Amino acid sequence: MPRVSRLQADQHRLAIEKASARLFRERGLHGVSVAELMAAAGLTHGGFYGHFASKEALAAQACTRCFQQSRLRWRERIAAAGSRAAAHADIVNAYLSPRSRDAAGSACPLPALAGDVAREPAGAPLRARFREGIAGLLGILAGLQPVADGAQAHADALVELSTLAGALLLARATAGDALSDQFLAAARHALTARSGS
Amino acid sequence: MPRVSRLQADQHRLAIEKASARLFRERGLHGVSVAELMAAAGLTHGGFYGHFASKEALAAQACTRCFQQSRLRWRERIAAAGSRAAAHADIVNAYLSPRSRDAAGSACPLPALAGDVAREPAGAPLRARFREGIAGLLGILAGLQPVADGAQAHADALVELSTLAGALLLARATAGDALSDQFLAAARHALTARSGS
DNA sequence: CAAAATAGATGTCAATCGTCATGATAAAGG
DNA sequence: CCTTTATCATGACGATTGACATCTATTTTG
Repeated sequence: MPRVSRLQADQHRLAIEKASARLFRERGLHGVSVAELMAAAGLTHGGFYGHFASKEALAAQACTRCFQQSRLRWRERIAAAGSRAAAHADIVNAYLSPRSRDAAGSACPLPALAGDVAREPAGAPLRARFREGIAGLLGILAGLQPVADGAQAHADALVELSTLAGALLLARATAGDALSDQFLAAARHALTARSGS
Repeated sequence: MPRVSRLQADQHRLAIEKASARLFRERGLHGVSVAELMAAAGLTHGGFYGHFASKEALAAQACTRCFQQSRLRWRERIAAAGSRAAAHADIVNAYLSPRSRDAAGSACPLPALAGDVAREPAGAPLRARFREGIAGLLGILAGLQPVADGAQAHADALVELSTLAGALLLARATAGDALSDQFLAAARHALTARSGS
């Protein structure tokens, strides 16, 4: 039956990207097959290579998509908040919420994919996309720091992002145990206390 | 040639555990096959199931082994250091060193395996082993905190471990870029500054 | 209306985990 | 000391699943 209209094909491509952005975060880059990806988009696995050059190319695309989504959400929270401190607290509390822990498929790609990205070979396009995504989040975080010194704000943002991603990652690894909520609460408290003062 | 001595069989089992502890951390739980594991131990893949019930069972065993190794190294540093503050700084600096980043196979299992563990199903034995390992490291870290309050020390340890694991993970994901060293340096500075005061 | 372009179904080859019969030899027993 | 037995590693095997290639049919486009 194939050969759908131009518009429909574009919708299909978008559906593949959205499905992969979710499934890659939920199950890891190697935890989901092309066939499953296509099935999640309502298609069969044959047409995949008409849309993307390879599974890795799709991963890179999905990665930028995830980071765009994260940046957008952070900016929305900043726009909605009254002050810099309030925006910062809002972002931290949302990032380290049980909801965020339990919905890996729609949360930050950092804790979900950093492990897989770290194992990618040096020149992989996915690594570059991931680096750009990190840099974007770092920029926003640095702007939320109370200090005036730009270099210090950048350093603080590096530490904060490490704590955010690390706490969420460990909370997921210990999900189902009391430790999980403790990781979230302790990191939330530490990060908001520092910013609030 | 088969049928080796009892002692030699035990040495084989140990070799499999050691090889897997390294390879799992380097390539992830699903990034290495049973055949590769056995080849790294100098054996063929057929005999694997005489030593372990499954690949997952070996993963759990290797996991506890990695954490034991980490605890041992931390305790050695504590014993060698003159003060609690010096021991703390020593551990942090070693954990967040470029050497630690580049040698995932012999470093802390947290940044290397947490992502894979987080995706394991709820009842998996690997999750329990991982949780126990985290609890062990948390106990040591809590003992290194300058505060007297036990509950506060525990909370501080939770945050510190999150920052340690997160920074090392992000440093690995951005390895080859300037950001990587920045993650290590910023986290090192932040954690040692807080303890030094 | 003809021809080119392409989306999707089907096929293929490699790699994976786990099983098994086999062979060889260390350990146990007479 | 010699026989018997139990056990450990081997390598081939099967079933499953993976990424990716080929083929076909339909929709464009000139």
